[in-house]
Amino acid sequence: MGRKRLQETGDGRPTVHTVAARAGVSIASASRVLNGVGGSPETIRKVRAAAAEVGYVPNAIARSLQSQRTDLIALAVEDIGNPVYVEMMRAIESVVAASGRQLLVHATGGQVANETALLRRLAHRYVDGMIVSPIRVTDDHLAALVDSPAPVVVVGQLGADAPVDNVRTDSRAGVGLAVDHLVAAGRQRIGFVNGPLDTVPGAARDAGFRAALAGHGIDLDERLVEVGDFQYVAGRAAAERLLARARPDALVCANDLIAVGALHALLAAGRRVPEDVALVGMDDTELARMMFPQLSSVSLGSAERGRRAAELLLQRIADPALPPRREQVAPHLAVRASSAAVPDVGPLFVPAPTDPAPAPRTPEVTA
Amino acid sequence: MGRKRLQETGDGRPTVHTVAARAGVSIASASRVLNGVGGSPETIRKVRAAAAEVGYVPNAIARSLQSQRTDLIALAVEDIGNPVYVEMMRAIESVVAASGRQLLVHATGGQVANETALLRRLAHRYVDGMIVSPIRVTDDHLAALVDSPAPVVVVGQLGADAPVDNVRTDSRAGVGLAVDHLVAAGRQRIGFVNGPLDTVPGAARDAGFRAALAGHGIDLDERLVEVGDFQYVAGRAAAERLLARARPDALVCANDLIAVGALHALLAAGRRVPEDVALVGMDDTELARMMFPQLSSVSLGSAERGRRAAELLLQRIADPALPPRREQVAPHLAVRASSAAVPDVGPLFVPAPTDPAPAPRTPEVTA
DNA sequence: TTGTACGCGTTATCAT
DNA sequence: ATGATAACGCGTACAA
Repeated sequence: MGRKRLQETGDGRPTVHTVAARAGVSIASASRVLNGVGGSPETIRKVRAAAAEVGYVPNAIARSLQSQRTDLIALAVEDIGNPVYVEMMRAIESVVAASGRQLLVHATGGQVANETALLRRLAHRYVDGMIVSPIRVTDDHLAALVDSPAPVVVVGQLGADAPVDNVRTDSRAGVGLAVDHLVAAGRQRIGFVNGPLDTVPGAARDAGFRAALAGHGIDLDERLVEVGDFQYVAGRAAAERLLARARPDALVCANDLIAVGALHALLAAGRRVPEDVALVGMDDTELARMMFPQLSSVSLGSAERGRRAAELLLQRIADPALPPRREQVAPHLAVRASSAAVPDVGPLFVPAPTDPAPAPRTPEVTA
Repeated sequence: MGRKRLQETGDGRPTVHTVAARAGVSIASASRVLNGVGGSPETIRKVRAAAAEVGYVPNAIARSLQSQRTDLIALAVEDIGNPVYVEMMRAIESVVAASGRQLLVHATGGQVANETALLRRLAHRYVDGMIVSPIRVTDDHLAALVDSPAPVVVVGQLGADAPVDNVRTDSRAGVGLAVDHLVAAGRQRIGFVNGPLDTVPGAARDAGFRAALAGHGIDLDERLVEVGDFQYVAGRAAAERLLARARPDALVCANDLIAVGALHALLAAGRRVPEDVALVGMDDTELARMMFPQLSSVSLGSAERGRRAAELLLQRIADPALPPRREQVAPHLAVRASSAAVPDVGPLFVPAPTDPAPAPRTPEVTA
C-alpha cells in the first residue's frame, strides 16, 4: 500500500532518491553534490560513495525537462549520402560534439513538405536547434523558417532579407570562376550540365553560367545546356543527351556527382579529357580528387559553411536575442588535370625507406 | 502570490493546462482527447478547437519522461564519411524513420575508449537503443557491450558466442571470392593492401587472404602484402610502397577507398589496369562504380546489414526479453572492368528523343 | 465520460 | 550547509 515514492526506477536503476537514502541525506543535498555545487566535505564524501556503490547515472530526460534543453542539434539535408553533405555533416558533427552536444540527422529528399514538417516538429522541443540546407524554397517554407519554434540556421541561399541566420556562398560567382578558367584556356564551346532549375542552387548556377558567358561576349548555344538532377545517374544521362546533339570542347557541371557522370559519358563516347573536352565540377568533394583524371572543381566551402553554421547556431542558442546574421563563404577554383595540363595523380608519397613501421616483414625491400 | 500553477510554459507556449482551461475541461480530459483515447463528442470538439486556437504542440521531453522512451536511435561508426558507413547509415535511417523514430549519429574515430564512453552514456537513457559497428574490440569493450544499459546491436564480427544481437558478414570468405576470381583469371602474383591488423576487419581479411592463397596452393610472397589504414591516402601510400618493391599482377584491397588509392598508385607507376595489374576492392560502394575503369569489388552487404541491424534493434526494443540473435549476410563479388574483360562504363542510357521534359529550349536538336 | 491527484527523475527555491 | 517542497509538462490510476 501507499509507500509514497519508490527509490528506484521501474526497471531497478538507481535515482537521486536511492543515492540520497543510501548516503543518509536529502535528495537536495544529493543533487547538489552530484552537480558539484555546495555540500560539506563529509556530505560530498558520503554522496559520492553512495552514488558509486549503486552505479548512479543521471537521467537525461528528467534533466532536460528541468533544464529545458536537450543538448541535441538536428541537421536536415536532402541526402546524407551526397559527398557534399557528408563533408558538411562531418564539420558540423565535430563542432557539435566539441560543445558537448549530439547530432541528429534527417534526410529530406529535397521535399519541401518534409522540411516544413521537420520545422513544425521543432515545437516538440526534442532538439535545441536545427541546421537545414534546403534546395527548394517556397513561400510558406520561408515563413516556417522565419517563425520557427526553435533556433534555426540555414545553409544556402535565402531571400535577400529573410530574418534568419544563414551562411551562404555565391554559387553564381562559382560557376563564373569555372567559365573564366575555361575561356582563358582557349575553350570555345562550353557546355553546362545542371541540376533541376526549380531548385535554388540549380537556378543560381544556371544564371551564373549565362552571365559568365555573356561577360566574355559568348553567345550561348542552348544545345550546350542540359538538365538532370544532382545525382550521378541523372547527371550522366543528361551529359549523354547533350553529347548526342552537340560538340562541346568543355563541360561545366553543377556538382561533382554530375561531373563524374559526365566524365563517364565522355569516356563512353570516346572523347579524351581534357584534350577533347575539359571538365570542371562543383563542390570540390574528395570525389573530385579520386577521379582519373582528377577533376577540376569549384569549391563552395561546404565544410567551412557547415562549421560556420554550427557556430552560429550555438551562439543563437546561447543568446536567442541576437539579430539575424548572414555569413558568406567565397567560392574558389581547384584546377586539376581534367581541365588543364597540370600534374595528375602523381606520386604523392615517396616510399619512406627509413620508416620501418608500416612495412613489417620486409627490411630488404628497397633494393 | 501563490497561484499554484501557470498555464503556459516559461516562454509563453501553450501546455495541456492552457488547452484544458480554454476548453473548460480538466487536463485529464484534454490529454485524453489529444491522445485520441476517450472523450465525449462534445469534449473532443471543444478540446480540439482549443488546441488549434492556441497552437498546442505536445512537449516531447515531458512525454518521454512519462513514457520512458525517447524514440531516438543512435548509430556509432568510425567515420561518417566513409562510403561504406554512408550506405549503412542511409539504410538504417530509412528503417528508423519509417518506425517514427529518429537517428543520432556518432563518429568514434575507431577508438575503443570513445565507444565504451558512448555505451556508458546509454545509461542516461537519451536514446532507446544503439547500433554500433566497432572495428576494434577489446575485452572490457565486449563486456560493456554485453551488459549495456540499453538495447544494442552490433554490426560486425564479435566473439563467437557473445550474447549480443549482431549482424555480421564473412569478410574472410569475401577475400576468398576475390582471390578465386583472380586465380581463375590466370593471375599469379596476387598482392594485398590491407587496413590495420589490430582491427577486426583487418585481421579477418588478412587471414582470409592467406587461407585463400593456400587453398590454391600458392606460396605467399610477403613482399606482396602491405598495410595502411582504411582511408584513401594511407591506402595509396601503402600501395606505392608495395609497388616499389614487388611486381604484382593483381591487387586485392581491403576496401574501396584503399582500392581507389591503389588504382592511383598503379596509374602513377604507369601500370595498366587490368592489363598489367587486375584490381579488386571491397565493400562495393558506389565509389567502385564511379571509377574508371570501374572497380570489381566484394560486396559485404553494408546496406543490408544496416537494415537488418535496425530491424533487430527495433524488435529488441519492443521485446527486451528476446534471446540474443545473430544474422549473417553473405558476401558476393561484383566483377567489373578493373579485373576482367567486361564492358566498362558503357552507354547506360540511350538518349530519349521522345521525352521532351529534360531538354526545354531545344526542339530542333535531334537532327 | 469526467476530474483529482500522483508519478516520471531532476534541479531550484526557500526557509531553516 | 541542509532539507522539504515546488516546479518542469505529460499521462494515467482511481474514484466519482
